Amino acid sequence: MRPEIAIAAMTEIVTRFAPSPTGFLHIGGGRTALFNWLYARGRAGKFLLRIEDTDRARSTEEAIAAIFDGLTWLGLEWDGGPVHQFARAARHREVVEQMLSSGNAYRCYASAEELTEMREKARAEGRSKLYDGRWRDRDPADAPAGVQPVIRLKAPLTGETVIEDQVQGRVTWQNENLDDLVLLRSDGNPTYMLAVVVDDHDMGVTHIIRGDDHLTNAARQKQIYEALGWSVPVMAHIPLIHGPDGAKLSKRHGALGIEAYRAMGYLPEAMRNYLVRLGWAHGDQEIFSTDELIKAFDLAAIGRAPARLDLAKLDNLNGHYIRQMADQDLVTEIEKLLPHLPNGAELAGKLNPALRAKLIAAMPGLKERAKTLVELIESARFLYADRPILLDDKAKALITPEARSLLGSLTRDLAMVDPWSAQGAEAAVRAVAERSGVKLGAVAQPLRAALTGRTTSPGIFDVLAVLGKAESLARLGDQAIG
RNA sequence: GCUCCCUUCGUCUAGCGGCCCAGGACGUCGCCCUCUCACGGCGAAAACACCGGUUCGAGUCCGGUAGGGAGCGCCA
Repeated sequence: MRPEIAIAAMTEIVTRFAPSPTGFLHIGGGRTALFNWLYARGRAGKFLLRIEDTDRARSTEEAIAAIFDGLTWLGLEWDGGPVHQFARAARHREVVEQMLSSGNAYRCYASAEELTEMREKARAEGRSKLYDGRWRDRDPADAPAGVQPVIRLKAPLTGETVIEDQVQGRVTWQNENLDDLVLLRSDGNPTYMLAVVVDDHDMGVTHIIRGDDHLTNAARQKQIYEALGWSVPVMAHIPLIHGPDGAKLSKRHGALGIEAYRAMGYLPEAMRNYLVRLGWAHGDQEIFSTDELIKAFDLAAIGRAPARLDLAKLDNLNGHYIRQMADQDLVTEIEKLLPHLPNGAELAGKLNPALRAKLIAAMPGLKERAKTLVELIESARFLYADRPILLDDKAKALITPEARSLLGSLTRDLAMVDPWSAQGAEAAVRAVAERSGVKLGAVAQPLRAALTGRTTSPGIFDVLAVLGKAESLARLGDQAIG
């Protein structure tokens, strides 16, 4: 805790998100980015982005674009241009040279076969150290001809390496269990372990917040920092997100790109709220505005156990944010979402100013019935469906012969409503029910079926009002007799 | 196998030795509201993994057991 306070007092907080562009930005990565972003924004710090693209074979432009898009959609803007790790290879080599001349690193000529042998031996003997250090103190003159060496860290043999992790607490490794890791490959390219340390240092990163899967790496990286005489950033290793079954996230459940969640109709603010509460809590508070999050977020309150993904809770949160969003904004969100939907073209093609106005007018009734934007679009279908309206099976069942004649009376009474309004329509519908000696529901349900093709919808008087007199009467006429 | 980490309702969690026969939220179930479905309101069922210690007192501290996870590459 002390070092953190000292650093905060002298320098600004710098966090970073450092994904490797070998696939989409998944939900766990999104949360890691969110935590880094929140931590920096809450402390007037900087949030940097670094693309770890040193694996040339697996890094793709599409994946880089997906990371940018995903972060942007989530609303996590980063400071400065993104750093591409591969572009810094020369700097990484320079640092290794420095370590070589200071005696903190050495050339190792062990062959792949030797390495395998060592590994098998170590495993058989139940030791954790895989490399036996055979070139550590050997005379370079012994180097076999024609072999390109790797460069290894001359790690301490005794003592312990300790990480004061902000989430996991104090974690200790015995140095005798940590072997001399490779810093530079025989082809002259830096390893991940080295590149991360050099980049974080050069970028001025003060706080490393990342997934739990890096916790063991932290020990080895600390050894590199110490060999270099650099100060070690504050570390916070956050637990991973698991699937609903408690197992590691796989393609089957949540390991979808963040893009997939957008296409499912989730709002970025709901996503942020959900993600932040997965493993972090602030008393009993469930709903947070972005400003509240920035103010309240802290590393100390992050839990240590992995959390399971629960889409039902995300749905609930999303419904909350949909309900509280302004009607026009909701329609704007729908417009932005349509290009990302496989069947978004139908509505997109019809979305003229008149329909847009209808959508906005219908939003108060629609938004409290939808958990996602996709549901919202679907439940608004009656507004943009062509006549004659297609009835689903349950709606068809409501259109009995008796219902048809009720619809007939309704058509006549509604035709006299002037001016057209929800209140006027309501009076007419109630009058028909009373006159026919049936309950309101007996009239309202067939009416709903005729107007929307469904058995559920917003309040039927609002539906009448939004649809307008002419369209309402026309749809009624399609189903009525008499 | 080795190293490291984790363990409160089905799920996310509050709890930092007495305020806890454990609180909130989602989900589930019931009731109310009601033209349907929702929303909203009210209520219910539902958890401290296990075993030992420390202590006047443990969900909270310590040890062990069991279960789960991550990492162990010239991948990142």
